Amino acid sequence: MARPAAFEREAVLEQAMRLFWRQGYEATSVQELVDATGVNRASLYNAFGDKHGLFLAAVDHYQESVSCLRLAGLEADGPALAALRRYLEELIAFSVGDGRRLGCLITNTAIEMAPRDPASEERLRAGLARVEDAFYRLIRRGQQQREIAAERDARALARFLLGLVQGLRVLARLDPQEDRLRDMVETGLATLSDGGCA
Amino acid sequence: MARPAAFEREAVLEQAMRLFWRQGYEATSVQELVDATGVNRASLYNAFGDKHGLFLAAVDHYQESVSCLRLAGLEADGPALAALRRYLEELIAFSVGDGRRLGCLITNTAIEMAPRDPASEERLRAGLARVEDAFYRLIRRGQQQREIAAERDARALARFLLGLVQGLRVLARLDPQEDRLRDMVETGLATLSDGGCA
DNA sequence: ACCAAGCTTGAACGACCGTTCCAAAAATGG
DNA sequence: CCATTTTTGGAACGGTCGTTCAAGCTTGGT
Repeated sequence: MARPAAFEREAVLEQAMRLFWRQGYEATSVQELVDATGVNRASLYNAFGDKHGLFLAAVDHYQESVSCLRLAGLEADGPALAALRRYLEELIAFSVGDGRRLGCLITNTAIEMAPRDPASEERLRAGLARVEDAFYRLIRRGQQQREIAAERDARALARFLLGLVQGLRVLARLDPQEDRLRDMVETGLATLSDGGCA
Repeated sequence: MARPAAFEREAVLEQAMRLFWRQGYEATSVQELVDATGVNRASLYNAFGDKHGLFLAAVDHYQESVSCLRLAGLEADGPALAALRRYLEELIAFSVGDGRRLGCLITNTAIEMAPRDPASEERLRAGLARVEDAFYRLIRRGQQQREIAAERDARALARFLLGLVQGLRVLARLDPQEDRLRDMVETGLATLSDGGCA
């Protein structure tokens, strides 16, 4: 009965996500969003309410696409530790390659927005909980497969991995040097395979 | 020969630092800095050039006071691992207490500013290098004291600790729960004392 | 006491911020 | 092919941003 929108929501969110990812929320102006998406101001406001609404939608888009996609690799068949290593190697490759100096949108938003924006805070909490749970399931799998000592606290290990990955993201945004990131990851992996034997 | 300034540089930097620490660079307006420091606009511009100059000075102030103060504890006599544990426990206590949701100004700035501000980037690189080096010296000490296996790569362990602390800071800014942070720290400490024996 | 130097004050600047509004264009359902 | 509904383009809004300017005030040196 009426004219359909000339843009695709997904494509707009993809562009907005890239911009917020690279520059953060405050440093990204609506004008830049208009230019990057190619969508008119009024249309953006029509579809997302305001800048903050667009930002939240972009964060959701990130979690649904980028973040979940990465985590899906952890569920793959085969040895748990190998899956974890693949996951971390991918993170390093991304950090020094295509995603150079991007870090993680969740991490970046946790730092910039969470303490003063309840809406962001809630989403990020949920998002990081998903990551932690994915690690938790992986570790339990590793314990069943006898790769990881059964007496170790799987929840604690999952939180440890979550923290390590967040740290990796910070350093990758400041100064993405492959050898440094690899030192971190290798030490962390060693913790899982032979820690707790003393 | 001229009228002396009515404010003390250190006190101004302390207030500015607190503000930037809590809110970040972009979200902090010059007006807020004027109100918080009690110093007039023009005087601030006179002393620090512009907002960015004041920010850099505040970051320096942070590194000289807060950051270095914490690191000094690592140099204390006694077992290296105990010193490290004290350091991490202090971090946790701060994260859930006085410094609730503050995180670390270096971490926060690495995320918000580093990719688009070379001046910040350089300072942070130097600052984190100092932290890494402090960890490195500590680990070497631990190896000499036979607390840490001598064959382990001290540099890699230092980088691992640096990353873990950065991750701790991120999670502490989003959702400072003592048990989660402790899980991270304890797992990390276990890595040092008994890792690498497999 | 007087002068010169430099801090303080408060108002004012232009620019850009996020947001809104309105008229014109377009595409569907009847 | 018209009527209706929504998008679209672009101008314009008030507000706040970071910054600057000109004018007084306070000091130390002579």
